[in-house]
Amino acid sequence: MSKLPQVSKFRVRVPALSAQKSAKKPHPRFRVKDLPNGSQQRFREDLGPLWLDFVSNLENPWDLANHIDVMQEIWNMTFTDIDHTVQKTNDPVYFLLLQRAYTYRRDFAKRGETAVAAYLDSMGFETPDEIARYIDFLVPLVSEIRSEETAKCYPFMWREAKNIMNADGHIERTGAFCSRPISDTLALYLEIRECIPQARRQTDNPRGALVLATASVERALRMYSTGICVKPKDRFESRFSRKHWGVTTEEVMVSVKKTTSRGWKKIIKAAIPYIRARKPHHSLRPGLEKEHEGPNGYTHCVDVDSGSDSGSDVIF
DNA sequence: GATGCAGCGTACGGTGCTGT
DNA sequence: ACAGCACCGTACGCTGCATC
Repeated sequence: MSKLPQVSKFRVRVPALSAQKSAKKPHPRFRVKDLPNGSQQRFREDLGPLWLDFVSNLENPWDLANHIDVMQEIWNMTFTDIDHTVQKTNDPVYFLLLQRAYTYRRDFAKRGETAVAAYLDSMGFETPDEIARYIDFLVPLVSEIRSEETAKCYPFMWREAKNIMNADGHIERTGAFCSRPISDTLALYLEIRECIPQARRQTDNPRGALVLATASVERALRMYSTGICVKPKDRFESRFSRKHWGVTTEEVMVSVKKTTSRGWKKIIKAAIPYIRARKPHHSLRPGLEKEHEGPNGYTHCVDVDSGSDSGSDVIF
C-alpha cells in the first residue's frame, strides 16, 4: 500500500424506489446497491466478515443495536477512502450490517439442523423409538433436568456423557462443548473467519458463536423428540430468535464464561475438522418453552481440566 | 470452447412483533 | 395507529461440473 486513496464523502440516499413502493406501510429499507459506488464488493467480502467476527465474540449475540462505535471502527478500517458516519436511522451501512447478522444467526440455525441430521444418521439407529430415547437422554425435558439435583447435565453439550447406573443415576461427562453436532455447527464461525486476514481477526474467544451453536443444536435435536423430524405448526414458533432462545443462550453463557483458555483451544480444535463439511439442510422444529430459572445443565457445562488433549497446538 | 444443468449463497421483499 | 425491528421465504445469479 504505497499511499492512501483519496477520501470521498458518501452522502446517505433515500431507499431504492422499489423498496419504497413495496408495501402499504413503506419504511426505510436499503440494499447493497445503496452503498457508495465502489464499496459494494468490499462491503460483502471485507466489512461483513469483520462484523460477523465481532458478533461472534459478543456475550449477547442477539443485541447488536448498541455497537455503532464498532460498526464505525470497522468501516473506517475497511474504507480508508470513503468517509461515512454510521447511524441508526436512514443509514444503509447500519441497516445492512444488522441484516447480515440476522442471516448469520439463521445460518447457525440451519447448520445446527444439518449437523444434527448428520450426527443422528451416523449413529445407525434403526427405529424412531431408538432415536426418541436417545434424544430424551441428550436433551432431557426442562422440568426433569431442573427438578433433579443429580442430573445437572445436558449430555448433548459434552463430547461424551453417559449414565452410570450405580451412583444415583450420576452422569459422567467429558469434553465440554465438544460434542460432534456442536463442533460441526461452530465450524460455521471458523468458515466465516477464514477470509479475514489473521491480523484483523478478533482476538477474544468466540463466546457468542458458541452459545448460538449450542442453542442451535439443542433446537435441532428437539425436532427429533418423537424419533422423526417434526415440522412446527407455526413457523414463527420455529424461529431461531432471541424471543425463543435468548434465555437458553444466556444460561449457556454462564458456562462459556467459565471456560478456560485451554478449554477454548479444545473446543476450536474439535470444530476444525468440520470446516466446509456441510451442505444446507431444511427442516423444522416444534416450539419450546422456558419455564424455570436457576442453575441447570446449561450452566454446568465446564470441563475439569484433565491434562490430556491440551489443544496446545491450536491457533485461531 | 460452448452449452446446459444443479447446487449454492446472497439479496431482496414480506410480515409478525414490539415499542411509542 | 404507526414506525421500526426481527426474522423468514425465495428468486436470482453465480459457480462448478458434465456433456457435447
